[in-house]
Amino acid sequence: MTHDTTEINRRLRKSGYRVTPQRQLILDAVCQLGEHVTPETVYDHVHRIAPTLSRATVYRVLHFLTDQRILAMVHMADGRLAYELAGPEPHHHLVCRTCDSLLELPHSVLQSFRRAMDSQYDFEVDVSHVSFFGHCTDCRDSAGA
Amino acid sequence: MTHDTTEINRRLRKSGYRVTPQRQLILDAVCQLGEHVTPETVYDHVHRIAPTLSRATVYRVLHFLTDQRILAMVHMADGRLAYELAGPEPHHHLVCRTCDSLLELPHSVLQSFRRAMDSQYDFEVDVSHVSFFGHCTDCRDSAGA
DNA sequence: CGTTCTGTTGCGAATTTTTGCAATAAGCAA
DNA sequence: TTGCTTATTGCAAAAATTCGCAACAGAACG
Repeated sequence: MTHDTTEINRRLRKSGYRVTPQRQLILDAVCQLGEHVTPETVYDHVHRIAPTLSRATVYRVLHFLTDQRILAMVHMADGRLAYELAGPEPHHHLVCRTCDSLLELPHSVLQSFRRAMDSQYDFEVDVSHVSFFGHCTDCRDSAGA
Repeated sequence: MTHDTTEINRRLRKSGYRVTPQRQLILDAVCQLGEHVTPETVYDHVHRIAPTLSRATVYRVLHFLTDQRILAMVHMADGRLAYELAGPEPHHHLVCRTCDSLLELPHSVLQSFRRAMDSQYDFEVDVSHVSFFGHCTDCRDSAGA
């Protein structure tokens, strides 16, 4: 239910990369841990299973899997990074700068924008995940004028 | 030419914050240093002028000025943060994940999107700066199918 | 002026993230 | 299976970022 490791592995190998137990462990962890997983959370999780797996590897693999479009980077309000599985049905976030809440946006809302960027700037916007910052219903009032 | 410190200072004081030499120094530095200024660059710059000004203060002031909408956070391709003056005429970036290049977008391209978020989700998207990640003309070819 | 109140800073320590390099182990072909 | 090639890991050190707390310094008021 989590994800199809087989397919991903094949894809990686085909590109000349290697499928290591560390990578599998880390990918599994991200999938299990949910939507906005921090490197530290991943480390805690996998380190329990594989005590020799280092922090450096967690960071490196997270970057790597993001480059491979298997994971998506999520910018949190405080500027820190989190990750999540870049599923076939991408979604996006509205991040409130005041209360740090996250609102999810359906994929469709960005489609027209994406097409526009493609045709006008010849830039392929990666919509596997985009975060917008701003203020939510509750906080825009208290922000004052 | 850089910016109107007077107006900003008045605004800060009005909100009950203080205008300290450190804050002025750091704000000036960001303005002078240009578009995508990293904390370290700011530190190098101000530390030359005020040797006791600490790194922690640089980070804190950068966060603070961002909260006050005086600066804007810029997400770089590698996930690191940079800052720039949140001018009256915002702009946005298309960041290439492959070559790290930056393409600037005029403010107008996001206006309709912003209105849509406002009416549909009652979320006020902060358009002082938004970064989109993806692949530029040159890199989308090499990325292959 | 002196006092008080509270926002800010500096310092050092803690945390988080990156990097260099030697050792390891996938993947592949024989 | 064996061995070769080189991508990947672990470790330890460096670099980047945050945090806690005591000292400092504006602002307001008497």
